[in-house]
Amino acid sequence: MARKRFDDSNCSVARALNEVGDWWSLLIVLQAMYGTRRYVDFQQELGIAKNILCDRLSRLVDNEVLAKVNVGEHGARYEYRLTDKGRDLFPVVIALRQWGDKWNPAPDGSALDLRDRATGRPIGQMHVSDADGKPLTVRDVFMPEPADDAG
Amino acid sequence: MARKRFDDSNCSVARALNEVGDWWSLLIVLQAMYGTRRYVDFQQELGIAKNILCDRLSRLVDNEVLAKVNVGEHGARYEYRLTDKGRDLFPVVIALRQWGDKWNPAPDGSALDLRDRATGRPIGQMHVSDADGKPLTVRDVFMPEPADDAG
DNA sequence: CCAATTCGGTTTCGTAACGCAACCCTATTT
DNA sequence: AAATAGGGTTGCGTTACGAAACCGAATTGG
Repeated sequence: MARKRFDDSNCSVARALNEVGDWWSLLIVLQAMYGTRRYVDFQQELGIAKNILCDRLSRLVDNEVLAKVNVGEHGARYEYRLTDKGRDLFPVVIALRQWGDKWNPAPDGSALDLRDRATGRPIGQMHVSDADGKPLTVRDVFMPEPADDAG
Repeated sequence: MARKRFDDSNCSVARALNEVGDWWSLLIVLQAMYGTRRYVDFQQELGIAKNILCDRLSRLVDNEVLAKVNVGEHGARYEYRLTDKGRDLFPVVIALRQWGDKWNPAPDGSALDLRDRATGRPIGQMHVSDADGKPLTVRDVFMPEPADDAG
């Protein structure tokens, strides 16, 4: 059978994973956040097969995470740029990055070094928080009935 | 060739995706956060094939995201419980959930309703922030050289 | 202007993963 | 003792993934 899709799931995590839940999509988005815009640059920097890259870029464009814009002067030359929707994945990527740095630190010990452009100071640890900004753990929150979560 | 693995990538996002970057793993973690602990409950609530569930649970246990504990009184009966590492995925899951709710709202309009157990108030929107808690966008931060990011 | 290279893919083909259904053994319930 | 539930494993067909080859348009170099 086909891989299970979650388009119509009533769980937003499942719907989100449907768009960026495969091995490559989030890495492409991350790379785009680093400033990469060109097909060949994605391909070389990620080491991804060209057909897979094509497929993922198309899907990300279809899902409006990236926008494909023709920047050619004389003919066609393309750039893939983050949309607002794509930029909104920033917290997801950073949360994942911080988790990875904490629990699977790099062999060479290098961790996330991401700094505020204005102040030069490192960014803070991400956390789920209440309306006042007080950090909450999974045990502090009350999850409503998931009903039919991911079927 | 085998699916590309990212175990040894020097990018922590890639390493994180190596552990929870497939279609099901994060949904299993989410379900565990809802309180599900038993094999059969995961299977029914997620609608996942049993062999896939076995494989994912094993991998999550191997990666110490879940712990498999024998809770049988007379014989073997198992529970899969979140470890600290698994609970630390909370910000990732919530960030993904909020993104999904914002950009792919449920057909019935129901969005995330997750509340502080203590106050009953809904949780806040997640964001990347500086040391003082000031929200930062992807444009506000300075990304250091990714070097050899995800190869 | 012609040749070489780059860009942005598509095609081919072999392998790995996924999904379903069926089966199995051990506990527990009736 | 029989039936059912828990926790898997095995087969098998379909789909996705990955590498490399190929391709046409655009650019670069001479």
